[in-house]
Amino acid sequence: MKKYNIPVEAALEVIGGKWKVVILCHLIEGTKRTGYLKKLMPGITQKMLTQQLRELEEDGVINRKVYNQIPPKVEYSLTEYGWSLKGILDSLCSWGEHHIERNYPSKEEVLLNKDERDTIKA
Amino acid sequence: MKKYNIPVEAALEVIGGKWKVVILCHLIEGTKRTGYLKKLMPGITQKMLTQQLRELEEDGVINRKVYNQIPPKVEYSLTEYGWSLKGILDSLCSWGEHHIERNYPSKEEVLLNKDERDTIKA
DNA sequence: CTGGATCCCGTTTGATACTG
DNA sequence: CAGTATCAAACGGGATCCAG
Repeated sequence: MKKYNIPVEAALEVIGGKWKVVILCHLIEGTKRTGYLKKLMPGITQKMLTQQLRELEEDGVINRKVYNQIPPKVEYSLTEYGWSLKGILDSLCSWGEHHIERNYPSKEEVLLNKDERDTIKA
Repeated sequence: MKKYNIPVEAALEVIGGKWKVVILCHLIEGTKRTGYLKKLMPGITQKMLTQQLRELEEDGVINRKVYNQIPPKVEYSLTEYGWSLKGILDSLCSWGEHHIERNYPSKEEVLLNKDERDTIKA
C-alpha cells in the first residue's frame, strides 16, 4: 500500500503528470477524440498523450470509449469522479490567466492561442 | 516571450514542478528553514529541494531569507503573491484526502505520516 | 554542522518511423 | 486515425565534495 507524507501527494499522483492538468482542462469543455486533443496540445507527442490518458483512465478520472470502426475512433471524457476536480481545474485556469496578465500585461502570448482555437473550431 | 496554448499552462509553469505543490503546502503552515522542509519531505533530495525552491523564488511565490551566521540558516516563506495560491493548494489537499479515503478506506497510509509529523514536532 | 554544488547514472520524455 | 517501437536527449536520484 502506498504511503503519503502529506495528503496532497495523493492528488499529485493523479493529476501531477506533466500534461494531465491540461488534458483535464480540455475535457471539462466536453468529450473529445484523440486527434482533437492532440491539436489542442501542439506540444505533446502521440506517445505522451496516450500514456497520460491511460494513467488518467486507470485512476478513474476519465473515460475511454472505443468505436470499433475503420478508421479508428476513440473518445475521452471526464468520469463523475473526474468532475470532482472541476473546482481545482477552474481555479488553476483562472490563476494562470492572472499570472499571465501580471507578467505580460499586453496579453500577446495568449491571443495567438485564441486564434488557433478559432482556426481549429472553424 | 513565452506562448501558452491554454492559460492553465502558465499556472503549471509555476507550480507544475514535481515537488512544488508539496513545498507550498508546507509553507502555508508557516515559515520554515531548509533542513526542516527536508524532514517534512523524506522523499526529496537536497538537490531537488534547492532547485525547486530557487524556481519558486524566481517566480515570486516564495521568499528566501538568509541569516549570515554559523552554522548557516535559511528560511523560506510564501510571498503575498504566493498566498494567492492558497485556495488552490487547500483544494488540492482536500481532494487528496478524499482520494485516499476513496481508495484506501482504512486510511492506514496517512496515519504513519501523522506519527512522523508528531515525532518531528516533538 | 547547515545549506548548497557537482558528478555519475538510471529513468523519463521527446522525435520519428512504423503498424493495423 | 489511434497507438506502438526505437533511439536520443533531458531530467531526477544518490553519493560526494565544498563553503562558511
